[in-house]
Amino acid sequence: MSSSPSSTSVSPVERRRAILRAAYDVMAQEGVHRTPLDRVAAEAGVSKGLLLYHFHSKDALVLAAMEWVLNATAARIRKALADIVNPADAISVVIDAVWIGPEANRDFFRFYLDGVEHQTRSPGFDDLGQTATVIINGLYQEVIETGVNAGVLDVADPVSAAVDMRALIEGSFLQWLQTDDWQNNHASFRERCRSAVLVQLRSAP
Amino acid sequence: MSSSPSSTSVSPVERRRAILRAAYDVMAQEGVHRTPLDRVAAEAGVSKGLLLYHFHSKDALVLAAMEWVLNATAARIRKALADIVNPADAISVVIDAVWIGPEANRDFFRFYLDGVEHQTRSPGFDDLGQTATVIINGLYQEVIETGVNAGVLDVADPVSAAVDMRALIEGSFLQWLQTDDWQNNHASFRERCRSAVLVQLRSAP
DNA sequence: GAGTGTTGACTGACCAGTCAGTTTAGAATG
DNA sequence: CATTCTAAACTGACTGGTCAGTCAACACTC
Repeated sequence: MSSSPSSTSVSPVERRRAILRAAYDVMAQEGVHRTPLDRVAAEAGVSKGLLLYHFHSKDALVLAAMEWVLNATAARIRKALADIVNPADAISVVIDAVWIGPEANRDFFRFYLDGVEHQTRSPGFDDLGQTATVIINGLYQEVIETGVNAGVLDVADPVSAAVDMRALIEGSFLQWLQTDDWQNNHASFRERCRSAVLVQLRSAP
Repeated sequence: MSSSPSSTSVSPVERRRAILRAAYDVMAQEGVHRTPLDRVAAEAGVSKGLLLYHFHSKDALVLAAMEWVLNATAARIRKALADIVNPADAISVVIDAVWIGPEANRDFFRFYLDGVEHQTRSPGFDDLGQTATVIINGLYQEVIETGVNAGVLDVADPVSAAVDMRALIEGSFLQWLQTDDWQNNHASFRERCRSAVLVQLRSAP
């Protein structure tokens, strides 16, 4: 939540990324509809005019931030998956990579929900839902297939199983978010989510 | 979405309910943050001043509408449960009662997500999350216990199982919402959700 | 005629987007 | 290697519209 020095000569692409980063940081915290562009500008250490110079509108900025954080998160999880030695651990590794920590999860998921809100109501966000599904369900499907090939999971249809897995994870986040003591509940929700997913995918005992 | 006649002398309690109804109708459709009070007033066929006479602020109106629709929905589902003859059907009946139809589900769930947004950011909405959990998880837990007693389900902890069941249902809604063709996808998401819930609760074959 | 309900005009704050102008990077020129 | 020149990056004051909340007045009751 701290501003960058905003000192000398950053490349446009760096600046764009810094703005997206600032937009995500502030909007995830305060809510997209509650965040004026001035607030994002202050966080990024630039003027509001520059925001609208790089992105045409607030909506365009929000959309770009959504896509950015979605891809960044997927990349982070894929990275965790790359290090797996035993394919039987795949599901559990993903669960740990997804349930990364209270603050980060809370930020991301609230922003994600704002994304759904926009997607179902604001023209221009039409493709976001499909993009998210391709990225998230695709990732989960891969992991499930890894587990099936390792003989540790048993699912009839990996596509449908990915939907189930995503439902369990996001549904768990949704309930966890509504918890007063979300900081301390994080671990227990993570573990309950892990076992539920493993039950769903018929994990071998 | 049509205005009431707004003609002669309705009781305050009726008027309050009419306002809540109008608030839900419009805000579920347009989004809480995108809905001016004038819009709700027009829908209810009254002046904006009256909204703020009966409810102190927009937030108070939103909160009241949330609680109202939450209780109304829970009551509707409980009613469906009351007619069950064979307790083995309990889960499936709840699924059908929950997945009532594309438009109604879309309205309710988008409004519900706006509720989560408010709950995690607006002071005064603190209790809403717990209220929702008491109502929803309580309902699911009852149904699960019914199924366990009927010998058709097998769960270790009904409380935890209710969380899993809710996660599957709400996670399914969340994905369904993001679908382009939500009107036609409703049935298939409902059926996938049904079987996932039954798998999760270890339904007898 | 006192209290509850209802209106609609009004206000003040807020905020997305505009724009005229300034700075910077670096290419072109001499 | 200085000195223009130019386009991109950047600023901040401004505007026009929106909208939550107020309030004085009016309208039903009982």
